[in-house]
Amino acid sequence: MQRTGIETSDGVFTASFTERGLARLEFPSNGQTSGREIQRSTSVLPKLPVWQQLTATALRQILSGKSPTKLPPLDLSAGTGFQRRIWSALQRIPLGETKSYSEVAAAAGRPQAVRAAGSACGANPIAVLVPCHRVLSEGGGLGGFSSDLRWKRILLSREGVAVT
DNA sequence: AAACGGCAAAATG
DNA sequence: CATTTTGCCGTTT
Repeated sequence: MQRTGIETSDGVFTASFTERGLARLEFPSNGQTSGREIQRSTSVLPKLPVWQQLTATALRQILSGKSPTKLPPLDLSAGTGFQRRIWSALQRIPLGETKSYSEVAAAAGRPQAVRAAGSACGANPIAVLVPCHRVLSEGGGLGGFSSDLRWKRILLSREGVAVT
């Protein structure tokens, strides 16, 4: 697992890669805009440079309200069966649109598991690229967020989504 | 086995 | 209406 920092206009995101692809993408932790790259372990991930670049580009595109043209391979093998169902359902939500937790649950084939769907979203390891922020509460009101709710707002507003 | 969520619909006042 | 209760379900302890 290799971790690297990814600089954006909103701070430095932290990405973790496995041999399968991008496994984790975290929001800038301390509002620390000082961007020093973190290098760890000298293991060989030949595609790392490519993936890193793809991630960076995709990330910046979304942050600027554009649909990403290309995504790096995502490694979601860490999640449970259910979680992965949810996460893949999330990826099918186009930029600028939103779904309710119930809809996501249904899309994942567990119409009943509304609440569990919420937890699964919170467990999503790849922020932004896996749009957990496009899931709102039933009424269209902003729901919760395990990371800063602020990010949820920011991302949505960048995508031109209004919340009540 | 029990508690805990990024929820939602029904019941209550 | 604004609140509280009551189901539901996959994780986590």
